[in-house]
Amino acid sequence: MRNRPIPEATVARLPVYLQALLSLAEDRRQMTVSSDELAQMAGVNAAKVRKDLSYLGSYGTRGVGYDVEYLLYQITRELGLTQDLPAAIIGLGNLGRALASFKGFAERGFKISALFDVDDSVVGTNVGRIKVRHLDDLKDIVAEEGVVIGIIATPPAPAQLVAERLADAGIKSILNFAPAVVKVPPDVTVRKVDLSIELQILSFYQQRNQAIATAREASRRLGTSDPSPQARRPH
Amino acid sequence: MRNRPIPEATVARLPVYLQALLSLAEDRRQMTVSSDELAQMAGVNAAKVRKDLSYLGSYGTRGVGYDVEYLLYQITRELGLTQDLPAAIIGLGNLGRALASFKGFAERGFKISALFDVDDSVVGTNVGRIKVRHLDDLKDIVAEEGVVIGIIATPPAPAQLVAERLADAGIKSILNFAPAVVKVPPDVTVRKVDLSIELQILSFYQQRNQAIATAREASRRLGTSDPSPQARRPH
DNA sequence: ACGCGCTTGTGACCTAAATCACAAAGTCTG
DNA sequence: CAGACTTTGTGATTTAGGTCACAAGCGCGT
Ligand SMILES: NC(=O)c1ccc[n+]([C@@H]2O[C@H](COP(=O)([O-])OP(=O)(O)OC[C@H]3O[C@@H](n4cnc5c(N)ncnc54)[C@H](O)[C@@H]3O)[C@@H](O)[C@H]2O)c1
Ligand SMILES: NC(=O)c1ccc[n+]([C@@H]2O[C@H](COP(=O)([O-])OP(=O)(O)OC[C@H]3O[C@@H](n4cnc5c(N)ncnc54)[C@H](O)[C@@H]3O)[C@@H](O)[C@H]2O)c1
Repeated sequence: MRNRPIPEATVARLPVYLQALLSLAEDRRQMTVSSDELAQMAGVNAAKVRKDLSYLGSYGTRGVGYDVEYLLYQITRELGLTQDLPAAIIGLGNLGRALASFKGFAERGFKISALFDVDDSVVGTNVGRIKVRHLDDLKDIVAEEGVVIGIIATPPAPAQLVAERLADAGIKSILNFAPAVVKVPPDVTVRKVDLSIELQILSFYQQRNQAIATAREASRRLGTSDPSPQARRPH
Repeated sequence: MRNRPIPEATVARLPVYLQALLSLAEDRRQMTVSSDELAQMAGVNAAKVRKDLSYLGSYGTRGVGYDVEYLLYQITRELGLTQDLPAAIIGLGNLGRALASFKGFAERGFKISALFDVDDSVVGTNVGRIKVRHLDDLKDIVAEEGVVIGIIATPPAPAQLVAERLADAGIKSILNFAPAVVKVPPDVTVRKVDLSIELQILSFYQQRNQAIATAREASRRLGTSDPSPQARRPH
């Protein structure tokens, strides 16, 4: 099973297990954890946990479970979080500032090492400990600080340009908060986080469930049964 | 094809098409759009666009494409965005404030109608136009304002409690920014947005690609060819 | 040493989604 | 109005992922 490529879906869940393991490691009561417990904590099912972990290797002990510390280390290593990765934020508006002053990244393997904007009233000011630099200095400072992750928090319009600058500066990993699709060279990975999209998805299920409830209510009054048999839940 | 339940994956893409269509509708040059153009803009392939749209109905014209305005309306309707949905934010720290003062929600179908916190130095203050209320008043104010979406922006520890309060107040849709898995009754939908997880996923691919590049480099120097044949790209 | 209960690791199976590929239906041109 | 050209809509096929179910492995008690 080992050395098979790790499925994308599994990669996306490893951080969730990591989080769970961290909280177990904190209160030192539990040296070991079963796939079942971990599944509970991560909100998935136990078979999935076991299969996911089996891609990393046979780190469990039958009849016992997984050693918390050891598994923690293995996942950390697999995710490449053994040392803090330097990240840069581009665009220091509402969101960029919130991200920049967020203390939680450090304990999860990241370090905000540089900030960039183009607005003269922002460039040169400090946000937290770090001075905001002009976007034109991106390439130099990325090289200087060894930045490997770029976080786009500009308005949507300049997002494409910013992504290109990042790619040009040698950055291969981009997290994009702007509601815009950005195109990058094939060796660059972009992940998009769009809060409005998340809300719109919620809206869809909200409306659908409401429609189902309404239909059921109506049919109840009419004395018929089961108005729409496709009443499945999301997720 | 109509009246088949819309696949989850399709629902997640509809907002992306919506965004693309909005930008087309703005510059009024194009009355119509082909699946190919839309695919380009949304960053997916054309067949997927057509299949996705076909779940909504046959709104296209062969040889021509889709009418921008009409499609815009149909997607808006399908997502339940015909009127602004009232949302509440719980937890007005860095992130909560950024969200509360974000102007972009209105134009995407949402309205921040209430704010909640428990910290005495925050409760009673105004953020933007809205006064921050105490979490204990949640149920009343949710009923009063007709809030249907809850946005959790508290630290992870109280997230579960907040989710329960939201569910108790009758809210069926929750967007959770806290890095914690929350359990809710089966009729409530939760979506989680975890920035650290996104960064950790990027970290994984970053490291993997780097490892591949290093291996290739090593083998190049040694004069051998193709060190690891499983050099597939993420996504 | 041995059997019992617990838990992993994984093949087999099932479901959802992505992709392919092409007939059907339209536009446009001369 | 025929024929070339576009583009949709959708069955068929492939791929990825989720779930099931159980043999194999381990610890512990006796
Ligand atoms: N604030 C939120 O809560 C929120 C919520 C959802 C989505 N977003 C998205 O996140 C992004 C940022 O939101 P915001 O509220 O912080 O916006 P904002 O307008 O407050 O800040 C944008 C910042 O980007 C800077 N900027 C503009 N062009 C730039 C460029 N070419 N290079 C570098 N910097 C540039 C501006 O000077 C400004 O400081 C937007 O795309 C927005 O749609 C924000
Ligand atoms: N700030 C960021 O950029 C960022 C990035 C990633 C993740 N997050 C996550 O988002 C959440 C919020 O982050 P933040 O930086 O705004 O934190 P913060 O500490 O600045 O703010 C948290 C707010 O929640 C309030 N609060 C605490 N307990 C509460 C309760 N029981 N009910 C209501 N309100 C309560 C606090 O009074 C405070 O105002 C955290 O879980 C954090 O991990 C934030």
